[in-house]
Amino acid sequence: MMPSANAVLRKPKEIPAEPEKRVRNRAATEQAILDAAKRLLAEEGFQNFGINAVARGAGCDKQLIYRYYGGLDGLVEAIGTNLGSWVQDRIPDDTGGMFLLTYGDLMERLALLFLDALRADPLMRRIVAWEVSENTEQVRRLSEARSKALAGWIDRMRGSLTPSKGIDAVAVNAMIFAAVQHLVLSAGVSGQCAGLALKTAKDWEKAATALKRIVRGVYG
Amino acid sequence: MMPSANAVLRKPKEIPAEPEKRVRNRAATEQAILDAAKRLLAEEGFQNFGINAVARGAGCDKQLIYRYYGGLDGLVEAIGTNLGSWVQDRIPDDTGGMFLLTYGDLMERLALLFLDALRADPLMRRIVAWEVSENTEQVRRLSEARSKALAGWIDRMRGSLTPSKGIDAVAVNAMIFAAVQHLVLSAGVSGQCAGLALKTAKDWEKAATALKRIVRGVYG
DNA sequence: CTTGCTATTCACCGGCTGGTGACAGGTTGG
DNA sequence: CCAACCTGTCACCAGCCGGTGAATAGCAAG
Repeated sequence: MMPSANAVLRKPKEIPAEPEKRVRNRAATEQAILDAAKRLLAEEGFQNFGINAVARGAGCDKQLIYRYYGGLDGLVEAIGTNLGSWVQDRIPDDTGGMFLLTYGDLMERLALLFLDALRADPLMRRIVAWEVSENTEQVRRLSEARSKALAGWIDRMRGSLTPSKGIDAVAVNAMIFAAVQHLVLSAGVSGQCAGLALKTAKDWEKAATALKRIVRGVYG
Repeated sequence: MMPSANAVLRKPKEIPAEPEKRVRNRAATEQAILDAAKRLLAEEGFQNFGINAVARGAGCDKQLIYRYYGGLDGLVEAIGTNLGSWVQDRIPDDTGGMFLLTYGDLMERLALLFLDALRADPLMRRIVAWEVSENTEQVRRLSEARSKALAGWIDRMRGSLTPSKGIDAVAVNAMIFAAVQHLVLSAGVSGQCAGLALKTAKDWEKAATALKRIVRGVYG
């Protein structure tokens, strides 16, 4: 190597117009990167989600993302891990003072809680949209973390309640949760779903009523 | 301008190893471009969908896409127009020899038909995924074309059947179609949805049964 | 102060993207 | 014959992307 030869190619140091100093603090930087990544994903979606964009958003060099998270994959995985606490943060464990006497009571409450939680969390919506759009390792892991947390929560709520015999609860519940997810995703993007407007609080009441009716229709 | 100066910069003409001639046929080329675009979107998804990729897929220069379709936007719009016939192609207009006596009969049949049609059409799935992932002008127009065609079909099937009073059919149907769409999308990407496996024919029978139960639960 | 470690930044690479202007060659009509 | 037109191709541009090697700046111990 000829460092002197390289030195000629390097641009001379500019006069630093902004002598602002970033504090040297790895933990804080790691957090800033993670926050920037989550914010970016929530606000811009997965389309323009990349190393450069995250680094720009975090106000640091992308090299640090490679160093601290091992690249975008690691960062996404960190988001997934961080997401494990989503259910706990967003959805109450208790029954909110209600008595859940039947499986129908339970599922109605779960469906409505899930609807509201998803509606309130743009990051989660983007991740769900990502899940149905791509099938990379990244997304699979994210999806896994999400579904695991959700399943755990449902199990915890269920207690000893069981559906009526003869009903394939797994399949029916999959349909119900699928309905909620698509409804909220579609609303988040276009403000409506299959001809049903989903903008005002009143619109959402209609949706909630329909959801209740569906759940009750199946589980009584 | 100095053409001679430019000429020096141009690479000299290579010996043409492949004297294959593309037929000079605008209509055929336009069709090839449209086909390539649909194929690409169906197979690769909207993520890597771009001018260069389509041109590569169609085996022609991207300039022709600008010339004939006015860019990607125009091409997408052409796909949308082309899509208007989706319903007619994929879903029968008649009742398949069944007697649809009640609104419940109708919705059960519609839901199942829609499920199968979506399952059989990867392009449509990609478009639906696109719809919930982005909110650009492109996608909006595509989405509009799709929903318009679908609404027309439903209306045609409905005839004079009406739901029971006191039921918000628009909201309930939106939930049902949302459920079908998310279920099929999720299955297409990961082979399952909310813990319900969706790979074998038997899996899909379960899903269909659950769907029927939900529809019947609401509409009787 | 010097040495060494760590956090942070910088400069650069190859590759791909969307977009454009110029050119080549066949076809048609005067 | 030439001129005008149409189809198709090419070379090139600026800009962004992910990725990497090396320089730099601050802190701490010797």
